Amino acid sequence: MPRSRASLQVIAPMPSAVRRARPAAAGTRPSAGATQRIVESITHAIVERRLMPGTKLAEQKIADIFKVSRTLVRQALNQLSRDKLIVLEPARGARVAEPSVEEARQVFEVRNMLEAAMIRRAAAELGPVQIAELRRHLDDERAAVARTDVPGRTRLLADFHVTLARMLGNAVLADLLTDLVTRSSLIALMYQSAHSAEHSFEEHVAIVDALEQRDARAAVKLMQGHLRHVERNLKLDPRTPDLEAALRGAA
Amino acid sequence: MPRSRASLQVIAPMPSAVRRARPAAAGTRPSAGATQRIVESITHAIVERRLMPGTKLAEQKIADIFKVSRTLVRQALNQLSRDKLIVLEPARGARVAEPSVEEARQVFEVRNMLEAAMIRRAAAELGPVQIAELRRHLDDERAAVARTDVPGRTRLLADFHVTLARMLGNAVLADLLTDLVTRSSLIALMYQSAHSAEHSFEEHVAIVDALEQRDARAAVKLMQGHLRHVERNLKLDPRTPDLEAALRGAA
DNA sequence: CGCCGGCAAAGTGTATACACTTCATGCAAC
DNA sequence: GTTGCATGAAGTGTATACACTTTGCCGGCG
Repeated sequence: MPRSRASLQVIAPMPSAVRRARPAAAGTRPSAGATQRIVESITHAIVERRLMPGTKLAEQKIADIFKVSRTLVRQALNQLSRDKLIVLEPARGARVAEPSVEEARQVFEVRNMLEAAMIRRAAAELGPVQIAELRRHLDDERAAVARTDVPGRTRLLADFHVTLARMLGNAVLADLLTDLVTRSSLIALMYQSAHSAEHSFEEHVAIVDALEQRDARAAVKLMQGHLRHVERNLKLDPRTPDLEAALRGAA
Repeated sequence: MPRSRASLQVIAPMPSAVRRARPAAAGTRPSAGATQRIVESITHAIVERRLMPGTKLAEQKIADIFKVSRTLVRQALNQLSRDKLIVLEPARGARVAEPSVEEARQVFEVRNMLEAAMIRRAAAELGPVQIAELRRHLDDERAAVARTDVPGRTRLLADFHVTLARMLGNAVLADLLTDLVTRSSLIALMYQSAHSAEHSFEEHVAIVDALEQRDARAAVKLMQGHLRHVERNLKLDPRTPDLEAALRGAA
């Protein structure tokens, strides 16, 4: 059982290894999840745009905030680094990642590969019970979009994809997709996605409709279209494409 | 640039974040890669069967062996844990992972999803230069198989898949696949794969042939067949299917 | 004879100390 | 006025210390 995520976490699906749960021994335990708490807090902060890309993350400052030692902060930063949410440079510390255009392209390409195959299986295997659960999820999405709950809708729109993965009973797939979706959130935020939440929501509805009719072909098409739309709406043209390129022009 | 792996590493493709390289400042530097060295050593030891599944990994012992403090060992163990090569239990320490049958199934299912899509792209995009490189790789495989170099052929047979991924210029895909392939190695070793190296090698050759002819359909079929064969040849039936199941029968 | 409780050894979890690198400020020389 | 170097503050990298958990063992008690 590769880490069964507690559930759809607080805000972002949040990536990476959640430590075992266990009945809970009170002793040293309360802080056993301390590292995880820090990881989650920073993840949320990044996805909710309270920490902008490039922001320096000094270990001691974070340690003071969470009232723990740098040891735990370092562990948390290492995890975040592996999730690609932050970048660690030796002896220079950690900064919130600034995914490149190329990286964005690659992430979406992989998502396309994985999710196309996933949705094909889903069309074949999901029954009325799962469809109903997806409908409930869509209700939540609709509500969040309606009340313009930005952090909430961001999380729900992302969770849609992870929920699908989990329904197939493949935890490995679900974990992989969780990471990719989280990275996508950072990318979307960095490149100021012009893709409206409404549009994404409607595409999700269409996908579930196709699943309900067990129309695999349509579902795949819709999912690929959805991902393409999201990627296409990233504003990755006019911005600092690259420092080098920018300076080359000026020189 | 999400971590450009130095190259096809010493033995196993080895998963996870390789720290930045940098010109190298001699000072505190030599040990900066110390954590990584430990990760690689243990990874190799696991894939080469020197560390069997279930083996306890005590921090102090490892620290003594590598002549470093437990601090660095803990960092390494955390990385390995994220790669699923070891399992960490709170306050109980680390053991070499014993992937379940179900986990094996899931890993291969995901590989099937990813690699089918990957090989399709490869058939469309790879040119003569890349085909030639693949041929060279196949030569290495053939040689390793011929001289029954078990660790070497294990690595090369696994690297074939990662090499393909890397050729598509998608580092995200390559990294993902590296992790999956490494996990597959542990699984294969744990379930005493009956799949002969010769067979795998021949299937690799057939795949490259199909790629050379740009026959996407055939390449996909061959790759899926290959993965299915590898999985099918795992001896996952007669062994402890599950402790619960075993005890339920006895009670 | 077997079960329970406590004690000691081993080992993990976290904090802290210290070495060394990086970066910025300011002074001196040109 | 600008370049270059020295100095010091800030921050990371690793080691070590100590608290607490787990576990195996032994003796007492039922």
